[in-house]
Amino acid sequence: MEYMGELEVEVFSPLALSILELLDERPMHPYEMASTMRARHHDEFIRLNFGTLYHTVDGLERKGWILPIEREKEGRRPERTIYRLADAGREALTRALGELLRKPTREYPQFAAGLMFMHHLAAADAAHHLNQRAALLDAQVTKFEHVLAELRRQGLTRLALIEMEHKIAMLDAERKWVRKLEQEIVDGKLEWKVGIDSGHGMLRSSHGTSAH
Amino acid sequence: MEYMGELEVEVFSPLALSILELLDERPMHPYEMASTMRARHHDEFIRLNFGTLYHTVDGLERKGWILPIEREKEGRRPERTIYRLADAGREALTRALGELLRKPTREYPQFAAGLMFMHHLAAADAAHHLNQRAALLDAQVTKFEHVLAELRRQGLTRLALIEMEHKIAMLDAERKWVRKLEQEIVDGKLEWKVGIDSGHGMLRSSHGTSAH
DNA sequence: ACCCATATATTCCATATGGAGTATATGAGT
DNA sequence: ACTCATATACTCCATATGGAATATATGGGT
Repeated sequence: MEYMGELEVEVFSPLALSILELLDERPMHPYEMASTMRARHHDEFIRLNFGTLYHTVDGLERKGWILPIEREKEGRRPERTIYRLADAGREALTRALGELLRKPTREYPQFAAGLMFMHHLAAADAAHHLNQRAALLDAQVTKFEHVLAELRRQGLTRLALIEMEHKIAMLDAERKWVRKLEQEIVDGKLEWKVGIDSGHGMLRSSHGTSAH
Repeated sequence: MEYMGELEVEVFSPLALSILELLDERPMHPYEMASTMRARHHDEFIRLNFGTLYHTVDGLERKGWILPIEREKEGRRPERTIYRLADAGREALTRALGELLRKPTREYPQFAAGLMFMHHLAAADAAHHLNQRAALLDAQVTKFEHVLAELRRQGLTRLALIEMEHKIAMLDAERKWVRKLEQEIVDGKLEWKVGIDSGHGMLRSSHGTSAH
């Protein structure tokens, strides 16, 4: 069973979506896209760096979703290419947006990996780490709430900032879950053993009886 | 201001942590690590593929955290290298685990990108997408709850499966948030405009009056 | 007039990632 | 006995990603 043909897997990275969205507003060159994204705090939610940006722009051009309309050369500065959104790109944007909203994608949060192997630590150490995490999550929630309030004051509507509300809600949910787990450990309600054959040795505690 | 020197940035990928954890249990060759991770459903939480696995193992060996102890050659099958955990690796494992548990890392969930540009769609379309998302999240929660129940029945403790509880809690939190947002849109409580200068054109609705 | 920090605009390159490819062994079915 | 799917155990390569490097322009201070 051989693979052949060019079935263009129709994958949209969040960055590609962002590019299409910016060009829907007005024609731009890549550097301006980056500046605009930063000005709008969009780089908090979408991974942004120059290598990937220019590469993604090239890809979108090859698909015919965006078109170069101008190669400006002000003075002797580096030449810049201004792109505009093609009709096909506008359709792609709508489709991509629908998919991102509809389909939950598998994500791999780092914290899950920490939890998976938490049993390697002594219960008291684990509880201590979780306590610190909850505090840091608290600080993040506060920070985002301030940013959100400030942007609302500048006249942006809830709709324009809905991803911030989502971020805050998710951070808060994790914070609550972490606090609850910490409490269960401290209270000894979470039995500190793994069961069946997984007889891993427990790693030594970071504080306390390390001498032997 | 030049950069020089070799400041080994002490970065642990979740996969590296997983490798150290497996070797803490017993010596293994990389292929067996992959099989074991799959058998334990760890690949649901940690990105796993062969290219990265072998590459990461090499990196850990270069750091002196794991050591090759045997190069078996059964029959004429491909030679396999069995590794064991070094003392330095055991320490690295404890450190990495602590960091993962303590420090929230910046993640870039795809859904955030969808939300950021949701205002490009008609309110009714957006609500429809969110409704579908909530249903899919529901299905995922149910699936994970079944897997969790099955593994508990096999004798694994809560501690050994705590990452599943976390996953379920996070999916559930998102599901509730999505349902609430959907309701606000349907009820017209979420004002459908973005404010200030961001006058983006609204894309056409996927169903309904597309003729003009 | 000159210096330097910052902004503008992109290119380049080393490394990371994902997945297909290679090669042999095993076991189930006909 | 023979075939074929699957398991074992990597290796290779194309593409993606992140960030440094390059090169010029601008504006404020001395």
